[in-house]
Amino acid sequence: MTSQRRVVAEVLDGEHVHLTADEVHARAVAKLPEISRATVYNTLGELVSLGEVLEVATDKRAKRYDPNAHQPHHHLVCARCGAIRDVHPTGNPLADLPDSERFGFTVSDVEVTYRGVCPNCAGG
Amino acid sequence: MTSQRRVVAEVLDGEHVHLTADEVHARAVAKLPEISRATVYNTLGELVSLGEVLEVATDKRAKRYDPNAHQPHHHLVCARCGAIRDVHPTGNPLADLPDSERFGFTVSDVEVTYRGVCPNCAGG
DNA sequence: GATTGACTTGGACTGAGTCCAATGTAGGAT
DNA sequence: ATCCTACATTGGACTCAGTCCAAGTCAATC
Ligand SMILES: [Mn+2]
Ligand SMILES: [Mn+2]
Ligand SMILES: [Zn+2]
Ligand SMILES: [Zn+2]
Repeated sequence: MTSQRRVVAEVLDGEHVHLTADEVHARAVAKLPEISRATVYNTLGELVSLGEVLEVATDKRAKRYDPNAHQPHHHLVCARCGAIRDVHPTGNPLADLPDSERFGFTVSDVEVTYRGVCPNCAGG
Repeated sequence: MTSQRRVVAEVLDGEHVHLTADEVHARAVAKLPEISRATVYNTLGELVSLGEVLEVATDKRAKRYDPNAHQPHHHLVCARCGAIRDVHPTGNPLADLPDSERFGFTVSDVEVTYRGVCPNCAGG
């Protein structure tokens, strides 16, 4: 456990955020000025491998890193500003995929992304 | 309607494929050797705007272009080889997101991506 | 045949991410 | 306390997907 890794973990800890790697880097630099982008990517990759952090690809640009890995959840994304909320739909979408629609796959996971417009962007 | 656009439309027509822009370009070049990448991107963008083609981001690399835009469906992706199948789960995931989980958003769309291992990759 | 505006082209450019050789360092061994 | 070594970190070059743009082409109209 190096100071670099500790700083990356601290950045992700606490709030339920969905930061890009560069946002993580910017916040890490605030605490440890010389930390490099490469180390942030390495550490994020390790956290993902350990299952401590999830990668989410809600927009089609940068991946986002989600520290809320232990409570299964899905995402609601604003199509205008990109805001992301964790959501917990009822029902189990895996159960909604009949065998006849599995084509012999062993299905292990499902990601659900809701899209819409957030109250801010709706100009309420 | 130029010959370039016609060729891009032809590449996407027919089978239910999920090609990347560069794969579309490669197949287009086979029919019209001098067609440029820029034109393929332009044409794909227009088809997407017109609602004739969908962009899907099942893997975290290149976007894929899906000509099956008129029948709503979701995707089942092999985590090993990237194979993509169209699937039609039962139930409506929008109905599974209660108002209390909408946070004031106007939710208009939902994407479901199932992940697993295809029969080929399972080494059956 | 000239004009014109839309379409196409190639190449430069960007953003996100990966890779790598060189350097630094934590912490166990002596 | 010092030395060693395996591992972590660094910066920069590189890749890949995609965007942008100025210049060139082309087809339709006049
Ligand atoms: Mn989340
Ligand atoms: Mn499809
Ligand atoms: Zn918004
Ligand atoms: Zn497979």
